[in-house]
Amino acid sequence: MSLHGESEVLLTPAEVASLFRVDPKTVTRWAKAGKLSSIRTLGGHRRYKESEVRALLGAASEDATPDK
Amino acid sequence: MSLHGESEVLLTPAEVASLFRVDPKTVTRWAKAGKLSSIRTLGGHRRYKESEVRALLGAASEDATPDK
DNA sequence: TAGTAATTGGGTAATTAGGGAT
DNA sequence: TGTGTCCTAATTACCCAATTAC
Repeated sequence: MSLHGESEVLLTPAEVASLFRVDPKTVTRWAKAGKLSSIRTLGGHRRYKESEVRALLGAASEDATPDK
Repeated sequence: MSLHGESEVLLTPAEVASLFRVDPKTVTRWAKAGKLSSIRTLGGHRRYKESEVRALLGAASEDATPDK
């Protein structure tokens, strides 16, 4: 493992909000509620792991079977 | 700030309902019935794929077969 | 250093989910 | 069978001003 570690891609609140089609502030609430892990910048702004976000997005609960 | 890769454009229940001229509750029923796939926010609200909605809207079939 | 966009808080409206009766 | 409506609780969206990112 390098010093840089695994290149963990981080997303901004606006990017996560765009993916879920919600308000950025809603993403903040998810982080506060512990539903989504967040990393803090030194200034206090939140960043989110892309892998985690993608995983949650992929968990599209569908009643129907896509059949594909 | 383009995120890489494919990102689905999602629609809110109200938007889908407006497009179909139905009550949002009806859209929810379609999702529960498996007629429409849905993605859930972490709070449980549904989001719908625009591409799928557009496809359904464009699938204007008629009672009288337009011989095509 | 300055300038613009984004994020952070709180507060308060607006939507949505879910069940049930029609 | 399908849709619109009523109800309550939960979730989300928009408002502001101050701080942070780049």
